[in-house]
Amino acid sequence: MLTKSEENYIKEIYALEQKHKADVNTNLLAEKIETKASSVTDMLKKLAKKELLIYQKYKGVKLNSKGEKIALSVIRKHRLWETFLVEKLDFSWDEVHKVAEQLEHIRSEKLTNKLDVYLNFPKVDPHGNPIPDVNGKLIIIDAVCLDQFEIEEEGIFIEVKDESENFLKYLTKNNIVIGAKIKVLEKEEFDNSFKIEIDRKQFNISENVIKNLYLKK
Amino acid sequence: MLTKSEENYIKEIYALEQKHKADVNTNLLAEKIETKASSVTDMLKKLAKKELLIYQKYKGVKLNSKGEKIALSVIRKHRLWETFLVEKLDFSWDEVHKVAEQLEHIRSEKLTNKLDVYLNFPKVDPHGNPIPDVNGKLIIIDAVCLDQFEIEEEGIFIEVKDESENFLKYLTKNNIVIGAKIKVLEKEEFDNSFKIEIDRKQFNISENVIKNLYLKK
DNA sequence: ATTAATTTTTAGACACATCTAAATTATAAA
DNA sequence: TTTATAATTTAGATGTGTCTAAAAATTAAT
Ligand SMILES: [Mn+2]
Ligand SMILES: [Mn+2]
Ligand SMILES: [Mn+2]
Ligand SMILES: [Mn+2]
Repeated sequence: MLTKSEENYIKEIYALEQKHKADVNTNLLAEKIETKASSVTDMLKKLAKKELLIYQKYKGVKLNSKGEKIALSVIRKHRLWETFLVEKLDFSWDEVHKVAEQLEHIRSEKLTNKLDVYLNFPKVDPHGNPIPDVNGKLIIIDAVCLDQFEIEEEGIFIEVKDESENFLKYLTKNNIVIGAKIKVLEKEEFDNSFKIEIDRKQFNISENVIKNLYLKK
Repeated sequence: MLTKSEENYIKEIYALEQKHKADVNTNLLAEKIETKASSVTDMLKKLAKKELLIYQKYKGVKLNSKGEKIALSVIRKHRLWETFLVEKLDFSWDEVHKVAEQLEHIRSEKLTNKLDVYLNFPKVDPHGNPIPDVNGKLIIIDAVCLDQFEIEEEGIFIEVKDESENFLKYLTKNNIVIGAKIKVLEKEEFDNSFKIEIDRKQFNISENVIKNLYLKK
């Protein structure tokens, strides 16, 4: 039986492993969890003792299959709840993440699976992130980061990585919503910003925005 | 910002006040919370310091209006979630209480109120207990405990107090479900058991069962 | 290959919620 | 009204998760 804190560490380690395709280091994890490096070290020792990850002093950390399974279970709950909030309770996509951070720790397999049925086995959440199924399997999203696009190339926006409220509100304001067709018009070398077109409107977006948008070519 | 533990104490104190119509004493509270009396004392001091209740050494405890408001908010969430689980996710009435004990601590007024809307402002939960509205107001259930019934008297079962899984399964097995018409046939003086009739079937129920059933005359 | 800078870990402390055992107060019995 | 019993509180300890400050290991720079 894991605590909420332990689940959050496991979930964050999983996310960082996916993002960096490498072992996770202490400082980065501390930043993400919003805690101090010393606290991270303590927790890693505990989780290593529980055999949920491989931890070697000064060498970073990596989930084992038991840890990965837990990560996927928490992510499954998080994304199912986000989907529920948007689809059934009429939340907007920028309001759901914080609430889901709480709901993801509710312990009831029956609840999770009944929610899945009720939502008709959704494959992705409101941010386009894949939802692990009851066995922890998730579909591969065939999406490419916008920073990989050439000038004049276009695609459909299907997944966003940053789920912070401010960022999602900014996207909404600029019609950058899931399903929108985005065309790259210009690239600025000096700051890596793009000029893009959506719905015949043209405007500039910064590198920070670009890196969080994933499109289907 | 209250902890889960603090919320549970507040909720339990409220329930005991309602049941006994008197100040709540330490040992009873300890039993209900499933902890030790010394832990209860510690917590009461803390909650008194936060000005959620009136506590005097050796004299018992009583919520003030701030504490009552919190109790009602937790109860509101608990009962809305139970209703959701039964109405939308197809849980049975004996499966929901434990899950609701977790869900009642989710912090989001928006979620609670949207859930209320989604369920169409239910007045009672699956056990017939009234659900406080957004202002903490709850309807008065016009129900009388079965132990107050005379021989040959009958009524409609509308509220159950004990929500333990085993008890509710026992009731279901014997067709004692919300809405059932129950008639008292005989009373046994020596053990306070009743012989009752439901759906033309007759059987005996113990005092323990009787005390938890509330009917509309 | 040393030295300097950065990262990570250890040591020691604290708040929270819990416990056991002992002391205190209230209540019931003689 | 004294004594015994029961209820309640206090004292001191533990486990969890966090922190700051200091020590140790790793990595980068000279
Ligand atoms: Mn999210
Ligand atoms: Mn999401
Ligand atoms: Mn309940
Ligand atoms: Mn209920």
